[in-house]
Amino acid sequence: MSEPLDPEMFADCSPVAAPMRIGDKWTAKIITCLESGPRRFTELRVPLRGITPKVLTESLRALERDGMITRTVYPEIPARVEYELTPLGRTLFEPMAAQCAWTREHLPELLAARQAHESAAH
Amino acid sequence: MSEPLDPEMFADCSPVAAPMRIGDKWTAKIITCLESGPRRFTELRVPLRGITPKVLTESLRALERDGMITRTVYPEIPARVEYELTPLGRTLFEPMAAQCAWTREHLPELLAARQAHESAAH
DNA sequence: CGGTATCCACGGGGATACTG
DNA sequence: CAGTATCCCCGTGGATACCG
Repeated sequence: MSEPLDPEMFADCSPVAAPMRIGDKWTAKIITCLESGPRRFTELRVPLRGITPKVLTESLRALERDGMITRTVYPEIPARVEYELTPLGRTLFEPMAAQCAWTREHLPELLAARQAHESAAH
Repeated sequence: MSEPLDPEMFADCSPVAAPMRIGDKWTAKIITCLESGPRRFTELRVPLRGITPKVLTESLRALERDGMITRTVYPEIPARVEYELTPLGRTLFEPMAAQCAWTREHLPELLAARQAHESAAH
């Protein structure tokens, strides 16, 4: 119960344990948008209200590098580009669902605690 | 499969769906440190290599505001302060475990994809 | 011991304009 | 259509020093 904390607890997980940018502002939303099938660049920009092309490109490239999505260019005119989740990318839905479940179940408690704290500080 | 994306998909979840700073640099580690029982400020600083007192204080205060931990001051000399997870705080272990499970299972694939990408870009 | 007070660096993200 | 190219803001987190 009260043994001292291991000083090396997090020694190895610094650079590698959080290599995915799932905690950033856009990635989880992008993954969600791709759940129902391949999507085009401009198509993604619609629900992703106000994301700039630069940021969307960066996010997609990062996901591609990590093997989460594929980028396919169809040689038409004008060119069509489609982004699609890989099987690996689809495994992200599990932890994402856990996050959503937590929020669904416990967000009211969190908000209540925040309210109570605000009142106490009056 | 290819119906247009709902433009309002994320309309309501912007400010409230990610109210927890679990994705930040330190919070998940702090929660982990508190799993085995209450801990003191200085005690937490040991495994949290290089966290500054300012940042640790900010993180703890945020968790306290959200009802995840309690802060108890014992009127001794010198004063002793203990941080402890609330029942609500303990519910965070579920989504955190899902994250860890994902990393354990899929990190090698991610790393391999990254390697392959690096080679391809030569 | 358990913080606070300042100051500062960095990088994610945004705004805007332009292009093959 | 699917991006690039610049420039810029701001918030997280770090460094350092000091305090009740």
